[in-house]
Amino acid sequence: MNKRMRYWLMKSEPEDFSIDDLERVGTEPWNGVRNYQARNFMRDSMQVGDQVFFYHSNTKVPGIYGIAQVASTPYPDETQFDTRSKYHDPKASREEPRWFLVDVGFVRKLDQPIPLSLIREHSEQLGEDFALIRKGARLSVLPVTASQWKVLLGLEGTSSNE
DNA sequence: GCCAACGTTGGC
DNA sequence: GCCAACGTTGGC
Repeated sequence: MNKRMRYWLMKSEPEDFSIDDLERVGTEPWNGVRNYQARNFMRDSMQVGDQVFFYHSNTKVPGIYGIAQVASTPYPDETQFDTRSKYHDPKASREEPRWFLVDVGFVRKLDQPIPLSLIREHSEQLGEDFALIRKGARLSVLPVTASQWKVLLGLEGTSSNE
């Protein structure tokens, strides 16, 4: 029953929650995702142990800053029920939750972050349809193929340009 | 079911 | 801070 390992990329604004925060807490529920496609990946496709690129968005140097892993099976996002949360969803109920998440566990920080600019330079190897670099793509949780994972990991420590 | 208006994401 | 691209909402 050993299912093939899957790979993902998950974005977070470091002001909000960074790889350093994840290192500190160890494991964190990936709450606040309010996009159906992203939710579906977590709810329907993620398996405990899947490897995750931890991506910092909306920051000076956007890019991959660390590795995490899926640390739980999917379950409802508590913040959707919390009227005081900015993630509260009035249309969600405990009987019929709308938003699901997984716990994400810290694996390691990268020695050198892999900036988006460097990732773009390798778009040919990664494929034009890679959701991270596809034009206008804003998905915050997206699948990474095994070969893309390898290419991206290979960029660790590569210096973009001096 | 169309689509304009609005809100959000996220790079720059 | 700007704004392009996209998703969602709601009137009709």
